[in-house]
Amino acid sequence: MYRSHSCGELRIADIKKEVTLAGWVQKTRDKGFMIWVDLRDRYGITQLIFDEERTPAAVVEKAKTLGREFVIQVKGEVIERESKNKNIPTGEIEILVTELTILNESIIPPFTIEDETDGGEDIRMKYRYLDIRRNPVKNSLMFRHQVAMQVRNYLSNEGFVEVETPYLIKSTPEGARDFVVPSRMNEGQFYALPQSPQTFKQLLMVGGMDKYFQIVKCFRDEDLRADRQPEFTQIDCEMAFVEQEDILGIFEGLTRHLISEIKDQKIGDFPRMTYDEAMKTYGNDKPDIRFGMKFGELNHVTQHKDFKVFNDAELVVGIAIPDAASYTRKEIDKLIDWVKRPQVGALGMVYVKCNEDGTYKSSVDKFYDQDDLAKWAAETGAKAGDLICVLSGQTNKVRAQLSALRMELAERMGLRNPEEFAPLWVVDFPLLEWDEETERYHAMHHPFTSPKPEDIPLLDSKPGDVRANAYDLVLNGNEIGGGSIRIHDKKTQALMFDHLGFTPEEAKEQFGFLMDAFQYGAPPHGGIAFGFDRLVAILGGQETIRDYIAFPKNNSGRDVMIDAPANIDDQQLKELNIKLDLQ
RNA sequence: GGUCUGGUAGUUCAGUUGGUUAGAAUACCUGCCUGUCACGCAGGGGGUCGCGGGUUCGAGUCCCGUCCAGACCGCCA
Repeated sequence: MYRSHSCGELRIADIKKEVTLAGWVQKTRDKGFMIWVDLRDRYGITQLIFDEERTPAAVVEKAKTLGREFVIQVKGEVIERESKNKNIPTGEIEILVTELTILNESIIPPFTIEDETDGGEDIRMKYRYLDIRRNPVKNSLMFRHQVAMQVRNYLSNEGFVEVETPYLIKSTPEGARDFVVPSRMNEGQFYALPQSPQTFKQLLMVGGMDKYFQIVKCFRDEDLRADRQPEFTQIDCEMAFVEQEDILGIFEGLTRHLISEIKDQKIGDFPRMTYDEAMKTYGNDKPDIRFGMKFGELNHVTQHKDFKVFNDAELVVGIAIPDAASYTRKEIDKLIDWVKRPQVGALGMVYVKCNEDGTYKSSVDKFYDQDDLAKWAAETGAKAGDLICVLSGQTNKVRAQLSALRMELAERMGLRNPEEFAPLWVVDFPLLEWDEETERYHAMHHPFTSPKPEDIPLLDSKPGDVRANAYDLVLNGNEIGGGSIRIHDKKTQALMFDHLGFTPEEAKEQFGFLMDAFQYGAPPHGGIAFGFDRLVAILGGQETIRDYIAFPKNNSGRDVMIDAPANIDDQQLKELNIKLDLQ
């Protein structure tokens, strides 16, 4: 037996017990006459004491050799401390050690294993196994486990069955880049890792599995972000014999369950907003509704004067920043510089100070009088003391720019409280999206999403106006889930592929298995997938998902600990019939 | 593919208009210390200033290139 207790459990009631503990040396404090050692494991820290009067001399000598992160086992008696530490649960007791075994030594760790470590991101990732010994990372992983357990409890209680789907599947051109895996037994051919189990879960519906879910890894070979990894985890779900309302109901319930169980907060019915409304009022399909600053469109109150910039613009739109009229010229200039950064890309910004006395002072007083500016204030909901920021230009771009400004200002003003949860359903997404690069429409969600029946006639005339039975769950400005009611008949699916520019042959080659399945009594079905890493991070109050992943990749998609990806040897390449052609 | 920020001791960072022997904190080592718990005190070791080139009497500092890291844009059905 390596240990009788963990390092987190002994209390004053355990005094006089003979115990065996094992763990890592967090720190030693050698006072000469006495040595204290903080012994750490997953459960906490217990103080050991080696005393020249009460501990055998040989044991004291051995204790003097202990270094940080040595793994040791000790036997001893639980005694009451003479001076107690109220900061830790075990702070009233300590172990008077009689036997000490060094189970393994440690070289000096490259950073301190403490909550406030001295190590930077880079070095912590390289020695992630040491990082995981630290409370913040350890707690994040345990938090993730809790969320996963609650997801499984809830869905299992609702009658969902977790079914595993394959990781070695077929590459398809739609969507993200695939990670591919060469097949040794099938010369020159490749598997692809799934971007999501989409087609398999639909086939499970054809298979009668009714309510399916899976907490599953997905893979996308695209550039990374703080909240994006090349391999990530989804809560993937699908249901048969359901309408959109059924799915929203179940997964609103799941989200409410998680916020209630994990964060102990009760949330009422989730508000809903159409995609069009979200774009119009927040410039974004994943609005953060924890705060206001809604968009006010100003075309009709700006385009009657000689201000050419606004008159030429497709959209003129503004937001009112609360209590910002007092910004100095310098502060406003910095704001203008911010929106002109290449990442945001605005050409300029017009502002209006709404003075406390009811007058207005704008950067375009030359063109607009007080009555004009009063109308702008009305449209943006600006009150005395607010600052109105106005951008103009091509609709999509301006919305994105003003949305970026809105989020940035909210961040600066501390309006994005991580302990406040504001979920929102965004519904009625467009079915298709025009792609400038390939000059064709592609599916906004995916090609299996069903169009709203009443919009099907528009497929030929105005494809961009066709709405889909598609919905996203947004939490605090993050898309945490997205789904749709699927197409379940071969004819509609063929029509969809046709509009996406697939020839019937291409459709058959890539998705023939699905179209075939639809001929054998496919039930109406739909589903949703939640980004699990992101959901956990948001519930945990963090922006970055990396601390909730045990072994994450860095910005360039590398695992710096194992140093992957890496070259493979010539023999492996030969077996796979692969010749490299590097520059 | 692009924009921005950074790279100096094991680690986190400072380093002024280019100018003496590149500093601090922490970690590490040695000694001391009769209740420590961010222990304290005294002393000590530790540097390819990411890499390559250039300007200069002289470069951590300026210029060019390059690599690495991070954030963002594009991308992510």
